[in-house]
Amino acid sequence: MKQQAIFRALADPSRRRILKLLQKGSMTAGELAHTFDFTQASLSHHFAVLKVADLVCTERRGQNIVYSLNSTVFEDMARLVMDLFAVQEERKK
Amino acid sequence: MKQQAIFRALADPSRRRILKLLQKGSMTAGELAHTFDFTQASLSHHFAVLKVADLVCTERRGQNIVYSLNSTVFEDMARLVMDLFAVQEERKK
DNA sequence: TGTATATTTAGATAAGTATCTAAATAATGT
DNA sequence: ACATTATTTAGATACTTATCTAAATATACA
Repeated sequence: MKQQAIFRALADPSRRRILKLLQKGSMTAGELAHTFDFTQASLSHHFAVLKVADLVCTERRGQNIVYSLNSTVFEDMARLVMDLFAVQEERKK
Repeated sequence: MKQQAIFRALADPSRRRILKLLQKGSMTAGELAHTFDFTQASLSHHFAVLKVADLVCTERRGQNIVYSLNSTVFEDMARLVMDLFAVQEERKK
């Protein structure tokens, strides 16, 4: 798990918005791009950052590339946050 | 809660390291600075970012300024992460 | 009040990031 | 093979951020 990549990816509001859009189901790069005012190229850059962080999966379907949430990273993320805020004294083991 | 401030603050590894140090208990700015190779001025900048995000609290004690984790933000953070990864279909209500 | 210590603020610079336009890649249909 | 559509990559530019040095502020103590 690439901790730095995940945190970096989440730092941008557009990328968080992409993740929220993908909650409703997979979307193609083009569909996602339509909901933004940026160029498709800019969005593509954001996709790349999300992919490096393993936050999304891609799958080509014909001419389109379909993006979807990689929910397995959710556990990782939860652990990261827990880890960051858990107070030392409260740790058992 | 300042969502953007929180995510931005967590994006930097030094700041995450500061948070982890504070898990063991409060520390003065100077003590924290000693554990880094940066100048105290640079660290002070990081403290400011963490403070804007409400991730730490400060209290002056004589000449020192004592930093401690603001654990109340933990809930907020957890909610943010949940919110980002929860799949829409699974939402009840 | 003056000096020492702790911390922050200001201003500069270098590195990183977001966005754009234009060009490249890949699949589809004729 | 060629034109069309979807997406990414490359290169440029503007903006933001991390870090530094030097100066400013605040407290403590003599």
